[in-house]
Amino acid sequence: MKQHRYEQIAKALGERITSGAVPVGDSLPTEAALCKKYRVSRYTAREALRQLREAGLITRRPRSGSTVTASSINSAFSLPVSSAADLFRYASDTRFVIGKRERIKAAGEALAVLGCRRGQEWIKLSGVRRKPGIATPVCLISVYLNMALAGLEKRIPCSAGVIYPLVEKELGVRIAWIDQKIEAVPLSPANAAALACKPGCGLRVRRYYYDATERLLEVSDSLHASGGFAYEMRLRRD
Amino acid sequence: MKQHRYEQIAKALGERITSGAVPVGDSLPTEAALCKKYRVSRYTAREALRQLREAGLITRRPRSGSTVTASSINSAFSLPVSSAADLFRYASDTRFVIGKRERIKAAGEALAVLGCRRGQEWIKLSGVRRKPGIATPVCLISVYLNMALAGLEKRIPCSAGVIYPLVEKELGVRIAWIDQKIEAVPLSPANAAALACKPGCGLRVRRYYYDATERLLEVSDSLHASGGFAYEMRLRRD
DNA sequence: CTCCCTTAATTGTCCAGACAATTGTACAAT
DNA sequence: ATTGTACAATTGTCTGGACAATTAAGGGAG
Repeated sequence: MKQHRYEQIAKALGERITSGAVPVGDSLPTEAALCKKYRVSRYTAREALRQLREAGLITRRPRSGSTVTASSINSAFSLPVSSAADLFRYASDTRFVIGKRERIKAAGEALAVLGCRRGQEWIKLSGVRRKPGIATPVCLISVYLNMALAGLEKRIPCSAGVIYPLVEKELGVRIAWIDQKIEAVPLSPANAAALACKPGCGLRVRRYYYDATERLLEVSDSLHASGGFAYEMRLRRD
Repeated sequence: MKQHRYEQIAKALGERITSGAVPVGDSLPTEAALCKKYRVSRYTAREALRQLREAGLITRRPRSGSTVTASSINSAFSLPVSSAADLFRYASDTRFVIGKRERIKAAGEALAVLGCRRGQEWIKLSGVRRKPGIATPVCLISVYLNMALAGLEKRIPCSAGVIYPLVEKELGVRIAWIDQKIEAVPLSPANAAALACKPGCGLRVRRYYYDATERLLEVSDSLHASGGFAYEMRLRRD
């Protein structure tokens, strides 16, 4: 069985990662360096790196090169999320009631959420999530959309369900993964008032939606009152 | 915001599939035909088709071309957790320093955590998780063990890593799934002092370990200071 | 009819090169 | 110390071409 050139290279690099020779956080050689080392064209080197990226071992960014992000590709437990309703369990029967639609330049709070370069333009939708028929909102929520989605923000109804399928449809791309970050934060009196609860603790859930090319397309930032809300999941062994 | 040529083509083809214009089982134009139709090089056409394949809409085979296999993109995500180190990412290099080992009868706080019958007997280990060389603890933690594990509690070293593999080994069973519950809670002054942080918010993570017969074998209840700690995960699409 | 073989259509792999887009870095300006 | 700017390194997109590998389809032999 002949192995293709790019597979050989991917295998060699992959082994250096899984063996720990190149630890998480370190960089692989640049495309140009790989071309030279293995005497191949850039196409072949890129194909090898693409395999590693699809395996989740590295991320790639212009000027930064290929950075190792994981040292293994096996999985013993998994959280199967079969539908939008599962992923956003609480959101499955709630509506995003949009209060404000604007274009912003990343700064201050938004900059902290997005983690992008200062001044980069984004679309921001903010409002609350509500359960139909219930007065107190489920959470405060801001959704940031990449400017590649310019125009979409006007076509989202003022009471929407889950947003990311709209993003996929708009660009004809596929969300390849979601990074999720959950944190406890103090509730400001203003936020507490908006959530109709006492000031104190809140649970902040931020989700980052990426396509296969590692492009960040959407970020959601939601704030729940503590007490009424817990984030639950079930991890199954494969 | 400019959309790339191959994205435009992928979107156009994708819409013909999702709209039903090209039903499942039918074929898309060949690469050569796409090159001609859209006036692009083969690289660009192939890149578009690659996107569709990665989205699971088509399969490709030499001589057969691109065959439509699904009319909508599947929306399943999963959280791959490759090891205890990944599941307890923060715990990967921390040690559970046990301060107290006792047998309890479910009541009060423990009853609320365990959700079992009042008075049921459990083993309770409590202490803190520490990063070696760092003074402030990572979290306060209590671990509850089912009485089926009686005796194990004395053999756990006073500074341990992850507990559930010990449980599996002791009983010769396999943890089949883990329920996880994350909540924001107020920090009592005592807890804040133990965590060496200001009173305010904390993040509580409770994990319930079940075997295949739905027997609850272990429960862990940990409390993190807000600020330094966020619970992060990456959900991948299958 | 069935099986094997040839043929050719189609995708897969690979090359060499070009320019665009992104962004880390260093340095200047405030 | 922060912000802006210019530069250059690196990946991203795209072209045009070549040959290899795979395989659907058709034709011939048994």
